Amino acid sequence: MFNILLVEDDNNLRRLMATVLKRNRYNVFQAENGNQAISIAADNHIDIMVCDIMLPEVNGYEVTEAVREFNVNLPVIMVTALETLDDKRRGFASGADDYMVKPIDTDELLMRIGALLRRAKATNERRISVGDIEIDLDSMTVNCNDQTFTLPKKEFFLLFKLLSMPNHIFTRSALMEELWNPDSDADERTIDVHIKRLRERLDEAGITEFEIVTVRGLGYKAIKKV
Amino acid sequence: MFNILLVEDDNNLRRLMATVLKRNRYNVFQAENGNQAISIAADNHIDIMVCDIMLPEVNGYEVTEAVREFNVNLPVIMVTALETLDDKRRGFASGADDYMVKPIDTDELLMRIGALLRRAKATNERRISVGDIEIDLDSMTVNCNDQTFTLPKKEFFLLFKLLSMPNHIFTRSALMEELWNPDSDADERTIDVHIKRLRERLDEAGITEFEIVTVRGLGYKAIKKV
DNA sequence: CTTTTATATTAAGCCAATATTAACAAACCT
DNA sequence: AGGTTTGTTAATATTGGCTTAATATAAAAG
Repeated sequence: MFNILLVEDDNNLRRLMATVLKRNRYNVFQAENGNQAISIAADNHIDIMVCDIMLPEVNGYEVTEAVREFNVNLPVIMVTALETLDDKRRGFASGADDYMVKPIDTDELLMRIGALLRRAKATNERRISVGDIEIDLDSMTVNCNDQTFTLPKKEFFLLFKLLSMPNHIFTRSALMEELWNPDSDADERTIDVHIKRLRERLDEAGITEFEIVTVRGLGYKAIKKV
Repeated sequence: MFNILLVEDDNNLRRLMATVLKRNRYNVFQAENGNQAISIAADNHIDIMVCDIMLPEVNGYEVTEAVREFNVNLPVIMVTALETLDDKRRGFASGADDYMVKPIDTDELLMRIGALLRRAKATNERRISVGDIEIDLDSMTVNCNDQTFTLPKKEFFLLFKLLSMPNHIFTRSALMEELWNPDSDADERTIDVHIKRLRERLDEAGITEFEIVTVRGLGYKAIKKV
């Protein structure tokens, strides 16, 4: 059960969103102004915040900053009216993870919340298990039954990333951005070689619980086997 | 797949934007001056234009006006280094839907494009479902019950396009314009072959929720079954 | 019923993306 | 230093998708 903090001064809209979220098994806290939001966030564990920018007194940016004081990585979705597009830059600057434009489409809201929660969960994970196999970030090892073996850094992180979101397609440039030094200008083909070696090792180790699949024209993904 | 026309004479900036957009699965046309932009817009279906104001020869306002000649409702985002009110007013007066000031933040660009596309009802759909079947643009997969399979790019986008407007007849040239590279001079008959293979695959997968129907003399359409 | 035109089908070639291999450089050990 | 492992690049091989062209079939026109 995830806790969502809804900050919105328009009562009708807030109630509508709350209803939809509750119906989808989320636990909803409602605040109609910034101060309320901050005190709720201080007293409760919040998993995600959906926050209007235009609020009386304390505005959305300030709420976000305040709430981040005691919950550094809290995923935040900013909500704004289309006319105030300029606001959005500030929204991102103050640490929003996503934004939505009014009028709010509730299906879209659900999707984005789902996506952020998944992402938050995936990036916090320090250990992934697939079947009998465990991939542990801290020790950089792959444990399979009673065997345990290590991988070279690049190969390990590549594997870890791919498995952090099974079935999700990672483009080469996305992998490059996330796993390589930002000022590295390594060729994207180097990924192919790492993938090849990774596959070889997984093969040698007799790991069949998952597989790294090429998606031609896009990149790679990890899929779990049956 | 949406077509974006980028008009920007600063090569570095334009390439940067193009890269970001492509990474987000947009189809990008690049023009480094107004005349180029106008001729591209004349020959291709464009969903949204991002246009610098300060261009050599033909400026951004004039480009916008010219392009509107044959694409009345084309959403346009104006880009400028100047932040004077006058420019803004002129930009909006000449039909810009949105406005951005350099330096460009790419996240913001993506955000604004998303917002405009949504508003333009070009529906930023990234997933279509028909009955139990889901067609997911991000993973380029067709998910049917518990099976999931991928299609080659062309076939996938063809299917996605057709299903984005069921019952709507797409001519070959319309499909060509929207799904093929602008400077591709592939024969229109190649579509027939892709359709044939697509039908084959749908058949193999046992998908009966919809069907691709030939409209003689015109093109193809997708229809949902009962 | 024949001719014309449009689409379906099939096979084959081409080309771009990826896989593979080898070579080399850099880091990391003893 | 000498040797080993890891990271990267470059060259080559292979795969698979895209396209074309040839032929077959079907629908419309005469």
